[in-house]
Amino acid sequence: MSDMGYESLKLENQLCFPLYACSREVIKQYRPHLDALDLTYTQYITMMVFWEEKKINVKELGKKLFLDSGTLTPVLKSLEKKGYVKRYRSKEDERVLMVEITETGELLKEKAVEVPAKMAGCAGLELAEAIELRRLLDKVLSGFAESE
Amino acid sequence: MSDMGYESLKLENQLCFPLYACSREVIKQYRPHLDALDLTYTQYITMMVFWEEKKINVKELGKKLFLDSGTLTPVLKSLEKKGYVKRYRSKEDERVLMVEITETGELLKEKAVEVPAKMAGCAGLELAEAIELRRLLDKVLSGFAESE
DNA sequence: TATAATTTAATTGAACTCAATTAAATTATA
DNA sequence: TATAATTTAATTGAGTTCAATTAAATTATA
Repeated sequence: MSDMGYESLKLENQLCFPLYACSREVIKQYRPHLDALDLTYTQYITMMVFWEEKKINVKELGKKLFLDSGTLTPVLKSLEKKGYVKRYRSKEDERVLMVEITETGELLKEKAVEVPAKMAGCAGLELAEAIELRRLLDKVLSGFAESE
Repeated sequence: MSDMGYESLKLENQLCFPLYACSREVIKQYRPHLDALDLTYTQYITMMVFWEEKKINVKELGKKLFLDSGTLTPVLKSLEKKGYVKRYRSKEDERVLMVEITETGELLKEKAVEVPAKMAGCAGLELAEAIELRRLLDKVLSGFAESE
């Protein structure tokens, strides 16, 4: 009983730690599949946005990915260098940087579509569990989205 | 229907992405509390191990935190510089680096114990949901632990 | 016992993450 | 309209994160 005051400091009692560890371990599983596309995980989720949206500015992209320009600027420059996106300032508002997928970027989608299939089941959860995990994560994230 | 083949590439259908975003957002919530202790999140979870174990080598520490020496070496050097741990080679096996908490490191525990209390509820989940989330994350992590 | 294989940390290099600052453009206000 | 405040990305610097390599120590094998 004398040590009860520190129970809350035990790794096994944390919620954030398994979240953090889990996130990194799952991303590691992506690597061999993404290497084939010459994409890092961050570049991959960025391309996912472009495969859905075609065109978006840095601020909106940041909201979707929970990333700021400090992270996105080098990622977008790298994707531009690979020829997957174009970057240009908005005519209406020069502060805004528009980013648009290229034809090459669209073509990459054909190869990328195999990645989710290859990753399926890597989490080792039943479908119902995966859905519940997704729901819980969305609930946590929506709480943060509110306080912005 | 023509676009169904790409459903799996939509951000909203991913499991890894919310895991990754959630992990970073929760860690961000820690920052103001950890700033008061002059610890980063990585340094904090590392200290958590020492508050439980007192002494551990780099390899065992890495297993607990899912981190390798490339990450841990600079973290441990930084914690040593702050005076929270001591590093020394094992007498039995010179390859093994032992790391041990100092008296100063033990004292930090008194301040750190307030952190979990301050973070409680930040996830915005019911207790039962938090427990279920924890269970699901552990299940995913245990799947990875097997394949090592 | 010599040599080979393995183990352990450290190092290196590329990329990410984020807080804080900067600079340019735009909008609001005096 | 001038000036102030705000917005948007880029930059900077510190700290991870990780794959790959290196070096030293230990263990296994010829």
